[in-house]
Parts: sequence; structure tokens; C-alpha cells
Amino acid sequence: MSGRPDPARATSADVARLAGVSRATVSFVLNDTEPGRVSDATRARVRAAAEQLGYVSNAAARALRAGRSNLVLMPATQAAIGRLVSDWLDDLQQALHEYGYTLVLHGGRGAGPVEVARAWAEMRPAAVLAPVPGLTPAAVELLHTAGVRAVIATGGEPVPGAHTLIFRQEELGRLAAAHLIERGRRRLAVLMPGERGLDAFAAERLAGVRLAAEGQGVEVTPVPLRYDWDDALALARSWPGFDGVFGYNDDYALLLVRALQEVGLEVPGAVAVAGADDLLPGRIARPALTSVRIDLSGAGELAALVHRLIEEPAEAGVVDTVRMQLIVRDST
Amino acid sequence: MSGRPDPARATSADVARLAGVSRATVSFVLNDTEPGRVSDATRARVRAAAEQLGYVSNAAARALRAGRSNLVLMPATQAAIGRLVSDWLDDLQQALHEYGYTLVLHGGRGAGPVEVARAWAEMRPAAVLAPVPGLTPAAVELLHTAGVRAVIATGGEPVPGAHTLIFRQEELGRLAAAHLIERGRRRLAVLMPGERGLDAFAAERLAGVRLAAEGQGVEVTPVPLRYDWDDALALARSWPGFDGVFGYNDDYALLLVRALQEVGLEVPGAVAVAGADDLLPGRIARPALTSVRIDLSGAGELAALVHRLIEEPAEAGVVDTVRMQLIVRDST
DNA sequence: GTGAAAGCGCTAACAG
DNA sequence: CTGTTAGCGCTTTCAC
Repeated sequence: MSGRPDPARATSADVARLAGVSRATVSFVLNDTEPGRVSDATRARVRAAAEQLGYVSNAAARALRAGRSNLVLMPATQAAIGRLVSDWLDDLQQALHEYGYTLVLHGGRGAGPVEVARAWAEMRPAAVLAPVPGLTPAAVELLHTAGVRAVIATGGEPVPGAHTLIFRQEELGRLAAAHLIERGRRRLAVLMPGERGLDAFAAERLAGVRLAAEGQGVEVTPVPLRYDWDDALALARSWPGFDGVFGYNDDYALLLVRALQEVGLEVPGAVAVAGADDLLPGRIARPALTSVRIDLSGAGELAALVHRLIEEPAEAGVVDTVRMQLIVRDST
Repeated sequence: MSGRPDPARATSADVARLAGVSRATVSFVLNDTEPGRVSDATRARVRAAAEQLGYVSNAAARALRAGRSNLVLMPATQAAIGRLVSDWLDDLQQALHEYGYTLVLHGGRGAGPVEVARAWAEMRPAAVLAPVPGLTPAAVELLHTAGVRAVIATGGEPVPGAHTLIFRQEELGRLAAAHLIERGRRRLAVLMPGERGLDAFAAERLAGVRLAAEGQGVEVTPVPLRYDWDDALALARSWPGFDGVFGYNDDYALLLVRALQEVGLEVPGAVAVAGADDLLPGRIARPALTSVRIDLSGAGELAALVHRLIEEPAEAGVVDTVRMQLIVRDST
């Protein structure tokens, strides 16, 4: 029982017919291209006709004609990372909008990086912005071949063929671990979240901890932890005597802190715990959580970079904007 | 406009040429339509040619041809709401993918609902899924006129012209407030977050609290609170003697609890506080936070509904899947 | 100041 | 079993 008949979706040809002009004129008027070309009277007629018909332009047709869409794609998993990131995304979206682009979070969950990249490439986005683990050289190659102008990776190491926004996940681990070691901790645990999409970041942060520990006579152990109270409690109950913890981020760190407290292990007395992201819950926790602050400002600059790369594709380059800073509080 | 020659993006015509077949055959092979129509040998040749050229189909062309895209659009602001929602989105994305749809979080920040709806309509999505405040009747009308098959609203009241997924924000407030009142609280505060995108929800939740308070001799006061420690502290310092609080959600509730504790106001002794969402931080807080649990299960069912509505548009209907449940803990 | 017309890449009748 | 072909709606050159 198809409820409503497909209403005749108005096309620019319909608008042209109603306004008594050609489709070309409609295009000129509605896009404000070639300013003084169409007379004011005609413009008004066209506008009125479009209004009357409820005309909405067809992005697919425009994209087909232009050879690319005005979409800027990011993986949606990014959004799930936390408040820090989602607030920043909002700024980025705003900034891109001012250049005429539409930020789209694409939930491309596929078998592997290349499958995901293919799904993205099909949309012929103007730009793709993604963390390194997803942008393998093959994926970058595929995107370029499909005509994506700007491929921007965020990660620790420059990605061949792509512009890279350096964001050293390792640095998070390194800063926190160096601090823990300086505080005299010698048996470090690194929480490894089991949650989707986080494993790649966790591995890099762990590498940073290892870097800081190197040659210091410090033992580093990755410890899996799901974001789940029972899991945390089980871990705390069979605590293997680590005296320092880097908690992946504030969420996981706080979870562990509470579990340790629950089983009578003092923080920071028995165990010092540091997180990352410097979010509000950590700041107001007791003890207040030592954390690594990530300065994700510069959404405007990033939007400008994206625009520049789209306009004139350049050789792969490297931009370094993300600043990090250790914030020492009571948990270490 | 383009400064450099675009790399030769392979089209289906290129694949056809290389494989020595027609474009139609390429289409049949790569889409697996009409099985048994093309010989195995030809299929293999086509596949090899596509592979060799790095062929990626063009979604815009397909959408233009099909009259609609395979996109399911949601406002991206939804993603920023919290872990509860973003986890659920991940499930939804997965479920939709199995039907061949692509979930896209669209950061359409525009002047008003109609402008945003227009931006969505341009993409000719198969379906749009959005909370009621954004889907005014005019916006729904616009989407339908543009040919969007399934328009699904989530909110407390059925939206004319759209399928509505009933999600009574008020119920959150009502459940929490009824509980507070039962506990003997008579001067209730309702936290009203100032953050972007949350005000509409906050207003509905407040309405729910008012509903519960009606005729009970209970005073209800909306209290603005930004998600910010200083703001919370200032509020706590000049606490106007409320004895019960509904905190919008767990995040804001926890923030206030900490601020109240900081200024020596006992929770729940002096002030009882309830939140919503039943997230982990509230469960492990001290005192553990009373909350309203929202059961957002059914991503699979929703995906099925979306698919059904796209396949055969039906009269606007109402679906009621979201269950809510008060979880009483120590903070009240 | 305005219109005609050529495609962009794809799918699906229809012909062979 | 495979090919030919007609558009989907839009922009933009070129001609009037």
C-alpha cells in the first residue's frame, strides 16, 4: 500500500518552464554565478517559480557534473571517542560549511581499510580526513585514483601520498609514563581498551609508554580492560602489584581508580594513575586525575587547509598543530 | 578551475573497453544483478579489468540514475550527546549496512529547520532520521516533496506526515521527579544545560518534571548550568535551598553532586540528585547516582523499519520502542 | 540578456 | 548470452 504517490519532484527544467526561461538561466540565477548576466525581473521570476514548486537542487546531479561532491568525509568512529572530539568536530563542521563543504561522518565499517576507502571513494568526496590506522598506503592510493583531491591523515607518522596532520598518540603515553617514572614508579600498567575502534590508538599510546620506560629499569605491561565495572573490579581484585598506570584516557583511568579504591588500594599511595584528554570528570574526581591535555584547537585552520588542498592539490606535506601538555593533579 | 589534469579516473566504460564488453555487461557483473546472464568467463574478464584499472563506481551517477541515494541521514549533533547514543549509532550503522544503506551523520547547522531540511533534501537520501525539534511540519513536507521516502522523527509527539519513534523525553523528567517527590522532596531544581543542541531536550524533560509535580505542592525551578566546574561551583555556593534535583543527565547530575559536596552540602542528605542515561560514571560514583535508564536497544528493528518504509512508503505511523526505567541508587 | 545542447557515469529496457 | 541506447538533473560553453 504505497501511501503517497511520488510527488513530482521539481527539477530545474520545471522551474525554467514555469518561469518561462531556459534551464541555463535557472542555474545562473539560483547559484548566483555570473552576477550581472540575468535581468532583475527574470531573476525574480525564477526565484518565485522555484519557491512555488518547492524546488530543491539535486546534489547527485551536481556532483556528477562537477566530477566531485562537496562532501568532506570522516570516519564516524571518531565521534564516539568522546566529548573532546565531538565538540571539536562541531567547530570543524562549522568552519568547513563556510567554505561550502559539508562534513559527513561516514560509518564505513568494512572488512579492511581498502574496503572502507572504496566505500568512501564511491561518494567522490572533495576530501577525506581520517586517522592513520585506516589510511594505509593502498587506501590512500585508491582514494587518489578515484579523484579525491585532499586526503588528510591524522597520526604519528607521515603517510605516503597523504597530507599528514601530526598527532602523536605515542606522545600521550610518553608524557604520562615519564611523569610516573619520575614519581618513582617502576612497574607500569597500560590499560588497553577492548572497545571498538580504540585498539589502534591504544597500541600507539602503549608504544609511547615503552619509549619512556626504555633503559630506566621499568617494567611495562599492557592490561586489557573493557569499559565495564565488573571487568575493572576483577582486575583490581587480582591486582598484580603495578605501582603506576597509564589509563588510555580519563574514562578508563577513572574507572580503574574507582575499582582500586573499592578493593582498598590507595591512589596515588599504592598506585599512581594518569589519564589523557583532560576532561571534566577527571578534574573533579577525588583524587583529581593527572592527565595529558590535548589541544584540539585550530578547527578553522584545518578547514582552511582542507580548502586549499582541494583547490590546488599539492605534494603530500606535514602539518603539526596538535599540542599536548601534562597536567599534574592528585592521582599521581 | 582545475589547475592540474585529474588523474584518469576509470569509469565503467573504461572497464568495458578493457574487458572487451559493453557497459551494460559491466554493470550486470559488478552489481551481481541478473545472475546467470553473463558467462563465467566474461564475468572474470570484467572483474579483472575493474581490478586492474582500480575502478570505483560513482555513487553520484548511480544516485542520479536511481532517483535517490542509499544514504540514511541523521543530524550529527546526535553523536555528541554521549556514549549511550554513539554506541547505539554504531549498531544502527551496522544494521543499515546489511540492508545496503549507508548511515551518514550530517552536520547540517543552518539557520532553521527548513534550511537544514533543504540541505538534507539535496542529497536525496533514502531516509532521514531526526529528533522532533528539527522536523517541523514544513521540514517534513520539504523532505517528502524532494522525494525522501522515509522520514522518521524521534520525539514525544507524533509528527504529522512522518513516522514517529516515540521517545518521551518528558518521561525521563517525570520518572525522576516522581521518585524525588516520593522521597519527600518538595523544592525541585531541574538543571538546564546551556550546551549546543541540548536545550530542546532539556525543555521537554523539564515539562515532565512539572507534570509529576502538579498538584503535589511541589515547587519546580529550572536552573541553567553549563558543563563547567566553575559554573557548577558558583551554583552550589549560592544554593537556593532546593532539596531535590533532576540533573538533565548523569553528566550534569554528577557535576552538580561534586560541586554540592565541595561546599559541604550532603547528597542525598541535604539534596537528593537524580540523573538520566544510567551511564557507568554514575554507577560508580559515590554516592552512586540514581538515574533513569534508557533502553536504546532495537537498532536492528529500527533498521528493518527504515528499510520497509523505503521500500513501500506508508502512511505516517507511530512506533514505540524506547523503554525507560528508574534505577534507584544512593544519591536520592 | 537568453537559449540550445553537450555531456558527467550509470542502469535497464529492448534488440539482437 | 551480449550490445545499443535512452535518459536521470545539472552546469557551462557557445551561439544568438
